[in-house]
Amino acid sequence: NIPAFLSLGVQENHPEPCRNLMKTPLKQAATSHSVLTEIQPDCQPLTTPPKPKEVLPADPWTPTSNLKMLISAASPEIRSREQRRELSDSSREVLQAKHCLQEHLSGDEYEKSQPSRKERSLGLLCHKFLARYPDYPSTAESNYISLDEVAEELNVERRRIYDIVNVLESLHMVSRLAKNTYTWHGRHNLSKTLQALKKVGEENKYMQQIQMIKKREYEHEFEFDGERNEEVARSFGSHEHSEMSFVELPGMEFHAASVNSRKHKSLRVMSQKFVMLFLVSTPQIVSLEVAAKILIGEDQLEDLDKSKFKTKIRRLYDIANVLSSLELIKKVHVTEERGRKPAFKWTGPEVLPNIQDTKLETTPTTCPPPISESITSKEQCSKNLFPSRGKQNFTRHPSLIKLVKSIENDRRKIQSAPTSPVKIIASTDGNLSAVPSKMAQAPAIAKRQLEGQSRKAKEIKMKLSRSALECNLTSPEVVPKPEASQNTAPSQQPALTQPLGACPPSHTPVSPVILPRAHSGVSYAIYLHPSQAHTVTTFSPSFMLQPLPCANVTGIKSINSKVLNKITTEEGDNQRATDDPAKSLTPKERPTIKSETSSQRCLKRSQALPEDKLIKRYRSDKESLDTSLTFLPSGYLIPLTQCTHGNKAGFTDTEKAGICPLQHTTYSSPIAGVIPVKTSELKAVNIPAFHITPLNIMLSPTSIAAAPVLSNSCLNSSDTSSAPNPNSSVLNFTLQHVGLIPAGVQVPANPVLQHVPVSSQPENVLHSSGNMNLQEEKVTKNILQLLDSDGLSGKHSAPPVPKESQEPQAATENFFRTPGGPNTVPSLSASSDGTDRVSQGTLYIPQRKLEVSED
DNA sequence: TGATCCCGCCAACGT
DNA sequence: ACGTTGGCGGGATCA
Repeated sequence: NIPAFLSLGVQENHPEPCRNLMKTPLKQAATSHSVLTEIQPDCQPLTTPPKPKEVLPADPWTPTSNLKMLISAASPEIRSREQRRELSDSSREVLQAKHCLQEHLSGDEYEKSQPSRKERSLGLLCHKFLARYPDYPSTAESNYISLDEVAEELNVERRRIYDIVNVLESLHMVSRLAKNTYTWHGRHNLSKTLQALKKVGEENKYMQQIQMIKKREYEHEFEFDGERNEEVARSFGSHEHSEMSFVELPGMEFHAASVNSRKHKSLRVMSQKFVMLFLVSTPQIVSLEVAAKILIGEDQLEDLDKSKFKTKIRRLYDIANVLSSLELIKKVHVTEERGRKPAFKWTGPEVLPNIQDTKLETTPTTCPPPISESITSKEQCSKNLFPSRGKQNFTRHPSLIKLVKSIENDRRKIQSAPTSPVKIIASTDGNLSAVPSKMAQAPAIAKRQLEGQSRKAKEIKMKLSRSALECNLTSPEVVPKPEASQNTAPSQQPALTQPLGACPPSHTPVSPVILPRAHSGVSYAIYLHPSQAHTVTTFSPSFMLQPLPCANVTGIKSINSKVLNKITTEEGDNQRATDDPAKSLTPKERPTIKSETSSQRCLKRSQALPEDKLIKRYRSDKESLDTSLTFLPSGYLIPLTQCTHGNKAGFTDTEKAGICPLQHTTYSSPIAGVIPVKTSELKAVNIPAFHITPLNIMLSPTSIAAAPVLSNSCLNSSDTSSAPNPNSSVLNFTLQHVGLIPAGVQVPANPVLQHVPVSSQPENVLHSSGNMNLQEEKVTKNILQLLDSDGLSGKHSAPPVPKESQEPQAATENFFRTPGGPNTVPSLSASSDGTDRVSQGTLYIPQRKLEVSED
């Protein structure tokens, strides 16, 4: 609402800082305390008169609002954490203010000559650092970052700046432009980066690794052990991913040899891996210990060199501090029998599959109107990649990109960068290509429109560059949906491709294809077979409902399957997100939200902040029911993200949240990604969510479920062409899904994951159907049933999902066929032949009670 | 104490 | 040879 004018005002306020970074006078004035001062003008003048400087151009907040925020932040109750989330843009300021206040409150003399260690912390430093740049820099401003300058202004040694910059680099929030100079990209690339990281994480089987580590832990604890550990370790090591290195976004790769040389172990890589862990694990909580082990383990599995471990932990703290400042994670503690372990919880945007990838944009023609019109988050991300520093007046047009490049080159030369800035290359890249900055000044809306218009050109560009990227990102395609999906008989589809026959043969990497349904407004997601084995992603992340049983979070220790994990998050103060859906969005984005229907909002909310909100909900439920072991059997709806339908307004959300706005209230069960649910039905619907991994399928955490286990052969067979026919289990599964059959059990095919994913993740519960016991019983039954039947699984859903009867089936089918890329091949080949999936022995690893608490 | 993690030495690189 | 990067781990702080 405030958008245009506010932002303008803001810009006016601090144009200087942003601009002439190279040699700004600010230095002195702003020096050491600049950040604090600015941030908390109201707090009290520790330092100098508050400066509006830090206000981000994009930041819609008015000084007043900031004040409010500060005040609220000051409240003792409100601790540092999620507030930021909602106040995304201003979060930093709030945080700082908070810190400030807290400090003040706690210690009278907050200002000591020698700042306490805390005050010198990397986290605070990072806040200061971030405060200097807008989350979403406009192309018009100069986004240079001079390390020297920053170091000076922030009053720290440059070494520290490197620490920050390195992790920011890992997220592509900055990129090295030249020696001593970086370019600030802000969060424009964030969602894309996260998607990429998630994908890589999946490819690396981090989830399994996590499980393995936990399992090992567990075994050790009980002396179970012995060989099994070794075995596990071995299998683990066997498929060792050859040391993955820095994940680059197309167009932003490192070119510096020096950088490359250290690429593998750098803080950057570590940071990326760390992030990946969050993205692939279900409760998105990762303990330092596990993270360290995995990061170390990648090379050497078994020798837990103590010092090495220690060093790793140290580094992880460094990274975590920065990520925390970015509000991507927050510190929590997981408590288990063993004790409290430091861990971090992902609080960043949910990373959905890149449903609307470049391809979509590239093929506007094929897409229905709505689709073509939508602006994907990616697009947004790509904007501003081409910041015109210094030359802000230069109007960029796609056709002028080259010119820009040359300019960039010149600039580089001038800078005498050791390495060439890659940025330009990025411009070439479709995804990252910048949009003409011409609109930078225009009102947001106008801007969007313009962008939309210019999209075509961009798309073309992207297309060209696309091939290069191909390997990294999955690009889902949107295809006009062929009416009701004629479910191809369960028989079997020849190739895994085009399950529904409706889909055009796509060569796209396997990703869900969204078929917009004009009539019903319901969309279907279909997985296409990836033509490129290499592209890897077997399924779209969006469908990955990660369910990993709680095991993910902490070690899986208790053997008693009955024990459900209990995750408690102390977030008494975080409710805001829950209260106001809009809060989770950037102020900037709020206006957009308005247009949404309330129901949409709900959905969005759940989607966007599933964890916190749900947790909260969970808690309340818990309280009211007084059920400590609540196990809400309901699944959560997973919106079929189809940004395409949405109106432009919705995009913004995406941008920040990294989530596709679900426009159109189309939600589908993650299961097959095919069950269409209308928003209106939402409340009544309880769709079980699953998580599909190449190795297994799990139900959503919330649901007690039985995940159908696909034989590995099925899923991972390197043989892409042969798709196993759905078997009876499929049917079973379908039935369950439809609600005919009660909750199911998961029969793990994966050795590593041999446990029933009983998930207790409260967070995902949208609706709690009161009766747990019933559910449990059912589950049990199912389990038994499944076990003896065939490893099939069912899933449960409390209230049957209203949907067309046939669809489920089709969906199911697709679902099964889907995962098939060679790359998908599970590392654990032991059970790959699928014959023994059930027989393999299902080890139920009950989760131990787990408590997650904030500090 | 154990959890954090600041600090800055010094090696690897680039120029 | 000198400046930039940034791995690394001692040991100070914090809780």
